Amino acid sequence: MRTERLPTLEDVAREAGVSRATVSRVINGIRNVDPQLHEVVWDAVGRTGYVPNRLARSLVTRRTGTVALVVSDSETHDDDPFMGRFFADPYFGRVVGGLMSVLRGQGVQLALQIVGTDDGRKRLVGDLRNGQADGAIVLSLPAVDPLPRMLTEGGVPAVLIGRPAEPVPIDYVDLANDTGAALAAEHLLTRGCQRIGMISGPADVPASSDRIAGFRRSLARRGHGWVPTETGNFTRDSGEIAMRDLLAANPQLDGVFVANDLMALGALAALRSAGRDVPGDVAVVGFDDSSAAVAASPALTTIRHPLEDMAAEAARMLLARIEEPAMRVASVIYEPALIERGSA
Amino acid sequence: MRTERLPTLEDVAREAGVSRATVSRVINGIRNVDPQLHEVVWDAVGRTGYVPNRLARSLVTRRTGTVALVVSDSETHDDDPFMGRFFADPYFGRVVGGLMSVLRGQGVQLALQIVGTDDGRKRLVGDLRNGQADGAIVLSLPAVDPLPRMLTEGGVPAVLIGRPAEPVPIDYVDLANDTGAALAAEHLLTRGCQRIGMISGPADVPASSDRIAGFRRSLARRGHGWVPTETGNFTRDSGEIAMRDLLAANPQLDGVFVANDLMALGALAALRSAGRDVPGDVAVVGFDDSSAAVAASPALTTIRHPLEDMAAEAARMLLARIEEPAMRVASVIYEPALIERGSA
DNA sequence: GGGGGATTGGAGAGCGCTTTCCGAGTGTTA
DNA sequence: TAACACTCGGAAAGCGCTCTCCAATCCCCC
Repeated sequence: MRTERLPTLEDVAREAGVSRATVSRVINGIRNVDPQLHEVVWDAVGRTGYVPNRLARSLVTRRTGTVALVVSDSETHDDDPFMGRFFADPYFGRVVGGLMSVLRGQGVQLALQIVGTDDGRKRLVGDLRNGQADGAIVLSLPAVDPLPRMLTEGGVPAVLIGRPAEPVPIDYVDLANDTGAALAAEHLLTRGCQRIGMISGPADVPASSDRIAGFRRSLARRGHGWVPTETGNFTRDSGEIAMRDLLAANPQLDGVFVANDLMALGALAALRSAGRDVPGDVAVVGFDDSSAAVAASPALTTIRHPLEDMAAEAARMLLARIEEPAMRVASVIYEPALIERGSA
Repeated sequence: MRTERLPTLEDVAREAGVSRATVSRVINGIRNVDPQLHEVVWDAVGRTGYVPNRLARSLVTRRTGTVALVVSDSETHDDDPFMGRFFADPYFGRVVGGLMSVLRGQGVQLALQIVGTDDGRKRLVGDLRNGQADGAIVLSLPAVDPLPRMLTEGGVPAVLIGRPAEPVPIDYVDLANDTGAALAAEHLLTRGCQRIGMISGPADVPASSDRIAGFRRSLARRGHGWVPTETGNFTRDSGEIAMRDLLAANPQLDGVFVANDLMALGALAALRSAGRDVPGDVAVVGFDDSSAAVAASPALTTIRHPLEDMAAEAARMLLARIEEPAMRVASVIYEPALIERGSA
């Protein structure tokens, strides 16, 4: 039962016949302790089954051994189904996996925090400043999010995954989204596509606008100054609708770049029901190389996003920043790669 | 910068001209405080920008407002790629989403803990007993895992997702895996399948053995006493291999139940390259109704697993148990449903 | 043999908060 | 007016730990 008192440092000290301070030193591996006492103390620890109380320790050391994974959302409704979608998406899991691969080895824990309101953000920053966690990895979803700035101003060590929408002196890792989109453009061109369209994500989120810009720029360089575009919201269904619209407006379309795999899945469905063969009639290139890409049929040609590596790097950067808060603000940009499968 | 001291209760008290105790009472909404003082105190809180320090509070209240999500794994290698797979799988995300849907409303945080070794488990239980978190939601992966028992013996409030492999007096939520598998059997039979096979998961994990048992039992009742079976490990590739083997040994196969969608994806690929039409030649039923099921082609007929609801219920159960540790041990079993799509 | 330096263990002051215990003030009744 | 019950705010004792001082011990060198 929870009720029985757990042994404390005091108990161990009594058992070992030394002072609390000595036990603390032994446990934390500080020298200046007679090897003989050392052994006596460890014996006592074993006998009492002592486990240090992290809370109490953190209170004085100002270190928790925890980093927060903050998902910053712009809450529409409180029971917004979006969050459910977000977690079910492999994106979230891949980030967690990447973070854990680094954190775990360092004995650092991950605490999940979701904030949807400005009030929530304020409380979060307050808690972090109070040493709730040593730092934060931030997944910022809204197009414009005050959180990154709040964090830096609060002096909270933090690393963003994905560049901030507005310039803020904060560490981040990101993907060269524009290069990735350019890769898609090159590929469609190389395949001989003449009428190329695009299904983009919301124009105000950085990852999305970078993909739009990269794709257009690359195409413009090869003489395609005009790219018919429909906008989706990164869900499967929005991709299906966008594809239908795009096709209606541009019946001769023979190639399309879809800004993520989930929407590409929808696009595939729309093309199928429009009787177009993929890649025969229309070539499709996705983005992310998510598990959906392999499951699709035809399997999606897509742009690989080394999300696990990026998250791992973010974790390393955060750990470094925690260690050395004055470090220069840094960013690491990853290069995407084209993965050729069946759809283009 | 992190260095500047944050306002403490003491500072607020000084600012308001009252004692620490009074401020504490006001903040925690305890009556017995003059409404006038009440206001004075909140003013002072606002002026100083005070945020209570959770750590310090937890130390004395023995409540953290945090629950741990424990993933208990049987570590093969330390840099086991399995964990990466696990997180990328929608399973993990769906659980997190379900938990958060309940926890978030209660202002409870989720701390992710991964343990792979017995030593890690011991440390974890010690930390939990010390009040690192108020309770734990446990995802137990290994076939036989000492953790559930350790948790109950340590008096740590905990709820398992998926029944324990060996009987332990611990709360859990689970899916009626056997019923789900029976549903799959019925469906294949109803379709008129005569030669039915199965691709199962590892026989020693409960979810898997329940599916095997449910499927066999249901089929046996309808005269199919023998079900050719291949075993996979829940990954796509293992499903592909298993399907190939199953087909080689049973060329006349016309129906197969695959114990999860991921393996079913592999099975589909194997069938395709063997030149079998799905569902024309061979009908395929998956399990989980994961996002992969929709992406597959043909889309998978599968067994729906209300994982989000289960996780949400687990969260509620845990919260209840934390509130009332002496409560009777409970379990909640969810009923699966057949989702008919293209593959069967 | 005595003084200086190095080494080691212990006492105790907090970290920021909650909460019990008391005393002081207020109102009510005889 | 005195006695009593009640309400409300403050002093202070911890929660379990770390770490700075400081005292005690030991060794070496002159």
